[in-house]
Amino acid sequence: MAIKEPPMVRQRGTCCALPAVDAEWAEERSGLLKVLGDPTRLTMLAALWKAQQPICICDFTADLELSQPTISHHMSKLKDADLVESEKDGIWMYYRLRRDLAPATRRLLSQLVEGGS
Amino acid sequence: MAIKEPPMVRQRGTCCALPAVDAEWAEERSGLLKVLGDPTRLTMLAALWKAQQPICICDFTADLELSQPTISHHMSKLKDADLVESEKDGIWMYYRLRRDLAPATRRLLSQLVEGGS
DNA sequence: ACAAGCCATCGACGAATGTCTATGGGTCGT
DNA sequence: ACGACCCATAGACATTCGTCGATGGCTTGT
Repeated sequence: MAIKEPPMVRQRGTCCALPAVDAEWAEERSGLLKVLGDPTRLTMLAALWKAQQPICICDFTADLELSQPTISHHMSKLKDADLVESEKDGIWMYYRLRRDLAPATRRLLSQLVEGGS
Repeated sequence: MAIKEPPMVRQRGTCCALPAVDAEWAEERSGLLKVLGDPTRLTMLAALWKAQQPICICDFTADLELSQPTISHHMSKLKDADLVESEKDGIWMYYRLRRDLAPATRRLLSQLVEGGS
């Protein structure tokens, strides 16, 4: 190991090696976090997590104080991020957490929703 | 429990109750996720997590392909989010993960950085 | 057949974001 | 004392984002 030691005889104009962070990992995970980095979307996702069953778009529209297109737009982002799946039932659209979430993502959401602040 | 059942005799124009999601929790957590929802900042935070010791701004500037003010700007956001603390040593500024992170936040970062994708 | 309800898409608009260059203040070797 | 290095801030700019109203396509009860 021994990557670097701050109280070293550091020379000016030089730099030290950083712990390696995979660029693709960062790109992929930051994309997920970005999607969840909005109060409305996080609230919707937490509701879906807690419900453990499909929820209708109209219920979100009724509950959150936003227009229906805005709700629909946010849900699209959750879907684009492969977090939720949808199913149509008559005139209603039901969304639920994807059942095939990657284990790491599922654990992250679990810690996020159930872990408090 | 029994919050709602999708295959129910749902009436038009009505809505069902959603699982309660605390608004303050959503606001606070989404703020954290938003800060981490950028590849550069997530990379910096992961490096700090793995290093377990202070890292100089100049090393980030050398490693990531961005201008020094941009690196500094991102680090400010991590600091504003109470994720990192700084310490000056001569002409160098060292940043490290805050040692007094909330347990829930620490677990979230652990799962994020060490949990893969 | 018609009207009503639900929903996704479109276009618009102000706000926020990420990036850069320029600048100035600190802190050292020489 | 001077120059080199490190860093934060300010200003500018293009892009993205969150939100809305308007619209049109489905589906269903009457």
